Amino acid sequence: MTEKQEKILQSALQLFAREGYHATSTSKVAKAANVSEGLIFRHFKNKEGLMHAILDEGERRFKSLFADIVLETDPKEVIRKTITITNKIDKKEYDFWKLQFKLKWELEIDADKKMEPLKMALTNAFSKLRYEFPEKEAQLLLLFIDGLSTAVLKGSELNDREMVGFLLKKYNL
Amino acid sequence: MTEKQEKILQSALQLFAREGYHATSTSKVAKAANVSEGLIFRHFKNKEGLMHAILDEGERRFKSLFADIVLETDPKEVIRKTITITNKIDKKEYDFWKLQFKLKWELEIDADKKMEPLKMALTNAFSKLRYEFPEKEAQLLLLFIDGLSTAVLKGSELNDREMVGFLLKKYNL
DNA sequence: TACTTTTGCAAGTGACTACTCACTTTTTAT
DNA sequence: ATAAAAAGTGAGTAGTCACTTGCAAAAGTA
Repeated sequence: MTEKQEKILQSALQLFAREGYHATSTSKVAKAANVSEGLIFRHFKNKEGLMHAILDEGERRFKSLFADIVLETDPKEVIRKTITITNKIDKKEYDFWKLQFKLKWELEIDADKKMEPLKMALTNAFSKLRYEFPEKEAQLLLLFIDGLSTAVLKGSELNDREMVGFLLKKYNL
Repeated sequence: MTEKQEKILQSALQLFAREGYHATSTSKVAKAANVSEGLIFRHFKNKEGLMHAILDEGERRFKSLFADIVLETDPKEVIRKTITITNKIDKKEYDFWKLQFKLKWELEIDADKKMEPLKMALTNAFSKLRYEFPEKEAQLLLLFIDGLSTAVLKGSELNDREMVGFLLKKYNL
């Protein structure tokens, strides 16, 4: 991975996240990255390829974000870590996570699949804690996380830390 | 509102919802509506004006969807109607609602404001029912609704009716 | 050293973009 | 019936789109 290659990736990420995939032209990306437009196509074949390179990196980050939760054995900790997952998102990485959410609408990308391991871990945790409907509990919590993440990344005024604390209390954690 | 004007609006709605705003060209809309491209600009000034016409209609539909809840006096009914709000969305209107959600990402439109009256009604309801933190309860429920709507409109496999039923039980309704 | 591969650039390409304009047809009002 | 206004058309416009090509510089390899 050359220096310019990384610069393209970084510029594309920022522009795709802030303006959207279709609203960002390859020439804009080239200018922002300070490279010739042709270089984008040399390295990534086409615009879609550029996007996929970013998406693949996303896959990796999703997994590493979940890894800590999935490997946890204490069910209460699984739930606690899931609820507090938004706290782990660094402000410097907002563009990155925003893009993940944006893309699932703009390019109709299936986000459910990425959440599957987390859902399994949660179902298991609720099961261990003798909840009556563990799968539904897991689904419900995931829905909340999705809603909360959406709100945070959209720059909503809601106080996410407070909401996280509130939810922790609801689950007696 | 002439016949062709409505046809333009309808075609634009469908295309914007399915492909996205930026991915839909005015010529595509014209072809789908079976009118000359120039007519779009005669009636709606520009592409943005066309989008705004659709958005204004959205505003109205949002309000009428909430009206029933906001006017409700029984607090339990307020909560019940809020939870079951996704059931009120007709499959024939999916494109319309999908667009509302899509646009809040693609054009960074503030959706919180539209939800404000519903949030107030919910806060009031939880307050009457002597919940300790009525505002947070309202916010939490709205996050669920947002997450659930998102899942349904994205065509997720999750059984929304089951989730709604599950939630109703959680709130003893 | 000499050769090959990779990296990079500038100047293109045709197709498509939002939008305009001159014009005709239809509707409305008197 | 007639004039004015509104609705509708289709062929333009300049600019931008994703992408290609030919060639030079740099880096790797023997």
